[in-house]
Parts: sequence; structure tokens; C-alpha cells
Amino acid sequence: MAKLAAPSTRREKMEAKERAILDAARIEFSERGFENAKMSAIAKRAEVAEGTVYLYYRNKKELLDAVVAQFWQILTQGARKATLAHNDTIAKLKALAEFHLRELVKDFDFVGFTVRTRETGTLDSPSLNPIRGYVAVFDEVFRQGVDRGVFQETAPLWVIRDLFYGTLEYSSRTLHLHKTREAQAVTQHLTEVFMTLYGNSKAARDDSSLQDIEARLASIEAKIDARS
Amino acid sequence: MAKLAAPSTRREKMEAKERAILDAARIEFSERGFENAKMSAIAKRAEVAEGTVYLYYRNKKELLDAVVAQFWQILTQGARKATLAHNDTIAKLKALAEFHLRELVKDFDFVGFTVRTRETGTLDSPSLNPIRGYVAVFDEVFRQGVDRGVFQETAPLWVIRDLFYGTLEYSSRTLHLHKTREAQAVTQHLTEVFMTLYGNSKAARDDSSLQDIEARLASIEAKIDARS
DNA sequence: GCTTTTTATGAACCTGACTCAATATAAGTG
DNA sequence: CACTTATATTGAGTCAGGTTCATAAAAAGC
Repeated sequence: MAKLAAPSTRREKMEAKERAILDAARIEFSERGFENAKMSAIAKRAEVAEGTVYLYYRNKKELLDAVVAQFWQILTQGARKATLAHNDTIAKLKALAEFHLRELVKDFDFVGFTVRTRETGTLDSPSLNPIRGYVAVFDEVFRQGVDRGVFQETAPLWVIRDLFYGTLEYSSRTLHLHKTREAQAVTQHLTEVFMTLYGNSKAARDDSSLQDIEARLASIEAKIDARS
Repeated sequence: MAKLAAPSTRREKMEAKERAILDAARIEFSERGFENAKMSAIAKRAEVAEGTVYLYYRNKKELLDAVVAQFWQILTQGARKATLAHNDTIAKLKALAEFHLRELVKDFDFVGFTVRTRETGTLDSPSLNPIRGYVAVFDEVFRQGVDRGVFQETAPLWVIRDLFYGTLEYSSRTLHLHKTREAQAVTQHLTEVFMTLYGNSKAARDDSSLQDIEARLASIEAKIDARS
């Protein structure tokens, strides 16, 4: 009992404090935006002195980076969970699109924050890693689709990935601005896009014009058979 | 001679000054980014006093908005010119994609600036108008394609537009980060996407499986003709 | 020329990110 | 437990830079 009752070793205390600061920052940033967020307000919310914040994060920008990183990490977990709930590749992809769109419309500010941290970051800057982890979820699903034979890589994977996330990010902005529009229109269309573009021919070729032709062929063959 | 020699009525002088400030701001912002750009540096570059800047723009943010607006206006002109150079709808679209990608990779900072002005802007904020004008170029080309019968609107136009620009914006980020990747891979793929997704069946159906079928039909018909 | 209005100036103001000498708290030691 | 060393916290003070405003210059009106 003794050990469990006291959750306050030196390390644990500091970790709790760090979390408190990060949580306070996330709230402050999303309530007021980066420019208007005040370090003093964050410190007060986290119940520490202003100087303490700088013991954990070098400056305001780095604090934002940490908030953004946490956001994408949580998002990655959600995305994994959403795709694992399905077996069919197309269903996985649709679930991923729906999840992404829903979350980004809800927490739209973070798209802006992310762009800001990306701006300064070079190719190997650690602030980009959480995003890499996130987009990897798409790559896994698509690659699995290729292995299963339902998809073919008709373009470089990065192009396809940018089409997927680019469309979703841009759409989330539109949906955020025009609250009346339907997110479903996007995910629905994107799913069709993936079926017709990257779906293997057999699956895709169930459209009417081909069925007409097959019917015509069958009819001709029947006539020939009748004569012979 | 007299009138022409002096280009300095009251109004003209002020307009020149406003332009000088805007130009100075554009240079300063893209050299140092929004946060690091100093109002004092902009004033010095424009050869006016610091206070003068505030006679023309209410604050730093509004100055950024003006720079961003100018950027998209110039881009719109270029985009119009690029599409007008072609007759074929698909060619217009490809030219638009190439133009957009080239310009955004070159002036990538402005994507970030744009996001920043968008963040604060509500639906009817004037800072969004230049972007509306720009995306309208796509709408015109696509609608013309529909009128001509080469395209069909298989999804709401805004969804298709977001797919187009979303893919391009996301790709421009990737291309900006990985200088080695080929922009051509994106425009090429996007063109194919538009042909197969929105292209009218007749035009799109020049693939081999249909040719095989036609050959088979011809052969059967020949046999029938031979018997009768 | 003299008055009024408009435009420009830059020193002073003020907010807020960041620093640092002083202090409190925990760990180590005998 | 007393006492030393190491670590964590504090908040008043510094400073950069965006914004304001009393003052001056320039233009317009008469």
C-alpha cells in the first residue's frame, strides 16, 4: 500500500508538471491562437511560475511543437484503431478518411499550427516525425491492399499519399468554413477514386457498357449455335 | 510636356508610397518569415518613417494580409494566361496544375502565410477573396469541359476542386522538402486521374480490353457473313 | 501670405517573451 | 538527525519590437 499511495518520486513529480504545462499550452493555444497565447497564462493554468515553463521547453515555439507532436501522436492511435476495425482494404481506407476528416474539422486550428512548425523545420527536424508516423498509417493500408491484389501502384506511392491527404486537408478547410457541406461527399468520392484508379481491373470493370457488350456477344453466339 | 513630366499629384505620391511599403513588406516577410520580420526594417526598406506604415496598414497582420492578397492576384493572372494558351480542356488543366505547382514550390513561404491569414478569417472576410478568384480559374476550365462534353460532374464541384488543389498543395510541400522528387509525376498522375474519373466514357474507353472485344465481335460477324 | 487640412515623423510607451540571482526542496552522507 | 551538495522553482527585472501620439512638414484652399 505504501508505495502506491505516494505517487510522487522526484521523476514522477516532474513528469506530472511537464504534462500539466503541455495540457495548459494546448488549451491556451487552441483558445487564443499562437500569437495571442501568453506564456504567463499558460504558466498560471499549469500552476507553476513563468520561469518554470522554460525549464521544460526552450521557448514558446518549441512548446507549440510539443503540442503539435502530441496531437499527431494521439491522432495516429485513433487512425490505427479506426483501420483495424475493418478487414476489407477499401473499408479500411474509407474509415481512415472519415476519421481524418472528422478530427481535422473538429480541431482545425492544429492544421495551422502544424504548418507553422513545418515551415521552420528542415527535412530531418524531429518536429516532423509525428506527422511521418501518422501518414505511415495510410502507407500500411495501401501496401497491404497491393499485397492482397486489390490495389496496384499505378503512380509513386508518395503521389498517391499526397492525393489522399491533400484532398482531405483541403476539404477539411472547406468543411470548416462552410459548416453546411457534407463530409460524406468527400469520403464517398475519395473511396470511388481509389477503387477506379488503383483498383485492379477485374473489380473495377463492372460498369454497364461492358455488360451490354457481353450480352450482345452472348446473343450472337446463341444465333450461331442455333444454325450449326 | 509639363503634365507628363511630373508624376506626382497628391494621390499618385500616396499610391507610390503604399506600393513601396507593400513591396518592402513582401521582401522582408519572405526573407525572414512573419515572426522575424521587423516593422522597422520594412519602414526602412520603403524609405518611410515607422509611423507612416501604420497610416496605410492598421498593423503587422493586416500588412501580411495585403501581401498575401497581392500574391494570389498575380498568381491568378498567371494561371489565366497559362490556361488560355491551350484549347484542349485536358491540356488546360495540365497547364494549370504545372503552373500552380511550379509557383508554389518556388514561393512556398506564401502557402504558410496564406494559412495564417485564413486562420483568423471568417467566411466573408475580404482576405479570402483573392483566393476565391484564384480557385475560380479551375472552376471555369472544368465547367467548360462539362459544356464541351469531355467531362462529367460525377461529384459536387467543390469536392473535385478540393481534390485538385488539395493534391497540388500537399504535393508542393513534399516537393519543397524533397528537392529530388519530380513535379512531373504529380501533374502527370493528376491528369490521368481527371481523364479516367471525370472523362466521358467514349474518350476514356480507348484501353486494350475494349479493343480486344471489338476484334472478337468483328471476327464473329465475319463468320456469320461467310455462312449466309 | 495666411489659415486649414492632410500627411509624415520618430521618440516614447507598453506588452509580453525570456533571463537569472536568489530561494526552496530533495538527495546523499556520516 | 544535522549538514552538505545537487536539483528544481521562483518572480522580479531586462529587453525587443509592435503600436501610439504629440509635433512638424507639406499641400490645399482662399
